[in-house]
Amino acid sequence: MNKNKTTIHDISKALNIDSSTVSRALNNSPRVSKKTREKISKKANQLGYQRNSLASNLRTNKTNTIGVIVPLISRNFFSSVIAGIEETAYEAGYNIVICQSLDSLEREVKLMGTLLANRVDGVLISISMETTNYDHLKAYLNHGGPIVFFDRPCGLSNCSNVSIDDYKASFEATEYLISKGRKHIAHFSGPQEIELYRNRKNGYKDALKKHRLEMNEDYCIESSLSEEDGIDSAKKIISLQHIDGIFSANDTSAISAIQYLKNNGVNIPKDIAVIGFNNDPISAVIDPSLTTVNQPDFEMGKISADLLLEQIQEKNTSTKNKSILLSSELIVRNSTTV
Amino acid sequence: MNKNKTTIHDISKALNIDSSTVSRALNNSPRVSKKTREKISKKANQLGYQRNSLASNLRTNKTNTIGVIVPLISRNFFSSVIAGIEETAYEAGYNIVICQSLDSLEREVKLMGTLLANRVDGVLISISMETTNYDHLKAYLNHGGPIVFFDRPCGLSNCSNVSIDDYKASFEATEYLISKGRKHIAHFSGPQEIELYRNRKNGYKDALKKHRLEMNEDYCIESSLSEEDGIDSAKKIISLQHIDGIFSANDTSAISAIQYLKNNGVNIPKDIAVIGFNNDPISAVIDPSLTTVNQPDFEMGKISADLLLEQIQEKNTSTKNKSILLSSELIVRNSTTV
DNA sequence: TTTAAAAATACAATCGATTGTATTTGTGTT
DNA sequence: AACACAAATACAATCGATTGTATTTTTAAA
Repeated sequence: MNKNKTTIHDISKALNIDSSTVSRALNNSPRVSKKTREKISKKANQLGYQRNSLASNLRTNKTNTIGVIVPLISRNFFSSVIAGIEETAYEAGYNIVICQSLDSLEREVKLMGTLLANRVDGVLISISMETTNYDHLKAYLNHGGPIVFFDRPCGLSNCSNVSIDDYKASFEATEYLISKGRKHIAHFSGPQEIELYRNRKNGYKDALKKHRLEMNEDYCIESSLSEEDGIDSAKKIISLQHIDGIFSANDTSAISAIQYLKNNGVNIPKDIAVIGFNNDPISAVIDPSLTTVNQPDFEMGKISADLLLEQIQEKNTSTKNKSILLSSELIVRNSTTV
Repeated sequence: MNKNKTTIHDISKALNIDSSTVSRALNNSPRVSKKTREKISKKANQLGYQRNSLASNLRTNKTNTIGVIVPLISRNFFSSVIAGIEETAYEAGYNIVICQSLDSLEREVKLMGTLLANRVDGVLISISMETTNYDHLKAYLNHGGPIVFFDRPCGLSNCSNVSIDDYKASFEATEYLISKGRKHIAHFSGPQEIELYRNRKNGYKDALKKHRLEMNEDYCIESSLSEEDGIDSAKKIISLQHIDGIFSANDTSAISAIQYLKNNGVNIPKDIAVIGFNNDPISAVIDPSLTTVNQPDFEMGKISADLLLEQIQEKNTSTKNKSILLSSELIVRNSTTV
C-alpha cells in the first residue's frame, strides 16, 4: 500500500498552499475561498489523492464505523438483520464492520478487542451462546463506546436491547398447539444461560400451566439447537412415546427433527405437530411446511442501528438504557394442520 | 470513545520509562529487558490500556485487515465463501471487513473508496453485475494494494482470479439434460457483461452444438436471475410451447420457475427437466429436489484468501496474475429424474 | 486615503503509536 | 581499575490529517 502515496502535503507543496488550507478545502470548509478550493480539488484529482482515514480518524477520534458481531453470518435471520443495519448505516454515512463469533466466547472476546483497538464508534451485537461473562463488553463500554444488543438481550447496565417478546411469542405458539388439541407437548430449548432461551422456555411452561397440562421436565430437551441436536432430540421424543406436539426454539432443530421423525414412521402433523422459531426460508418449502414464529429481522436491524447511531451522536442520553420489544407473528403452515 | 483513554505515554509517565520502551515492551521486542517488560504490562493492565490501532496502522502503513466485497451477504453461496475467507484470515491474524454491493456499481465504487481510505492490505471481491468499468479497482491497484477476484472473474491485469470452470460445468450440465433425452433445452442466463454468465452460456451453447441440437436464440432468456425473473422466465417458457429442459444459471431463478410451472400444470421433471446452479440449501428440500451444480464455496474462500495473503506478504510476486479454476460437480436430484 | 472589520490563508501543535539513532548502564576481561 | 562491548533505555522524528490561533489580504465604510 504505498506506490501512489499522495498526501495533503504533496498537494500543499505543488500549489504552494498550506496543508491546513488543503485539508479544509478537501473538507469543504467555508474558511477557504471557492477559487482555491477548486484549484486544490483539481490538483488532488490530478495527483490521485485519496484521503488516509487512519490519520483522519486518529486526529478526530471518530471512525464513522460501527462494529457488528453476530454468531453466524450465513444464518438467514442474521443476514437479514445485517441487511437492515446496513441500510440504516449507509444512509447515515457510516460504515459497518461485520464479524462472526461462531458462538464462541473466545472469538467474541478477541473480536471486541479488535473493534475497540480500531476505535469503532459503537457496537451492535447478538452475543454468543457461551457468553456469560461480560468483561469484554464492559471494557468497551469503559472506553465510552455504546453497545446495542439485538436478538439476544443482555442485562448489562447502560446498554440498549432490541428483541422480540420471546416469552409472549412462545406462550402463544404453545397455546396454538394446545388449541389444536395437543396434550403432551415437548420443547426443544437452547442454552439456559441465554436470556432469550430462558424466555422461550418460560413462555412454553406458562402456557402449559395456564391450560393445566402436564409439565414434565423430560419434555424440555436442551441443546444448542443445531441440525444434529435436532436429530438427537427427535430420538428422545420417540423414546418418550406419547409426545404429540413439539415447540422448538428454532427452525433448524425443528426441521432436522421432522426429517428424522418422518423417516421413522412418524406422521407430521397427525402424530406430532411441530412449531419452529425464526421463519427460515427453508421452513416454507419443506414437507410438511413448518409452522413457525416470524421475527421482523430486517426491521430489527434498522431499529438497532437507529438506536446505536442516536447514542453515538448523543442526541439523547436517555436512550442508553432503552429496551425495545418488536412484535412477532405465528406463521401457520402444514406442520400443525391435520 | 474517550473516557478511558490510556496511551503508552500514560504508562510511560506512570513508570518513568520512555514511551518508546513502553511501545517495544508491549510488542515483545527483545530490546527491552524481561523485568521492565513485566512491569510495563502490569501497569498497562492496571490502567486498562488498549492499543490504538489507528495510530499504529498509520505509522506502520499496515492494517492487518482485508476487505471483502460481495453482492449479497445473505446469499448462501457468498456467506459460505466468506466463512472460508474468515477461517484463513483468522488463522493468519488478519481481520476482515465484509461489505455488500447489492450488485450496484455505485455502491461498489463507494465501498472500494472507503476500503482504500482505510488502507486495507488487500481486497477480495466478487464484482457486481453492473461492473463493466474498472476505474475504482484500478485506483486501488495504483495504491499498491492487491486484489483477488473470486467467483466472478475479471480480466484486469495484475490481479488473480479464483473461480470454477463455469464453461465446463455448464457444458456438462447441459449434456446431462441431453443424455436424459431432452431435445429443446432453454437457458436462463445472467447479464452477459459478466464473464461468468458468458461462460455459462457458452458451455450451454457448445453442448447443444456438439449434439447437433437446435439452438434458438429465443431459448436463451437473459435476466438478473432473481426470484421474480424466474417467474417471468417461466412464463416465456410456457409460451415457447415445446421446451422440455431448462438449464438455469442459478438456483434462485430455477426454483421460482419450477414453482410457477408446477402451479401452471407443468410436471417437473416429466414435461420439463430442470438444472440449477449453486446448490443452495433450498435446492435439496424443494419438491422436486433440484439437480444443480455444486461449487466448492468454502474452499473457494480459503483459496482466495490464501492467494491474497501471499500477495500481501509478497512471498511470491508471480502470484499476481494467477488464475485458479476449482472443480465443481453436478448434484443429480429429482428435477431431472423421471 | 485611512482604517476597521471580514475573509482567506499560514503557523504550529496534536492525535498515539513506531523506529532509527544516540546515550546510558551493566558485564566481563585483563 | 580500566576498558571494550553488549544490553537496556532514552531521544526525537515520523506517519497524514485536523484545528485553534495568528497573520496576511481583501473588502467596505468613513
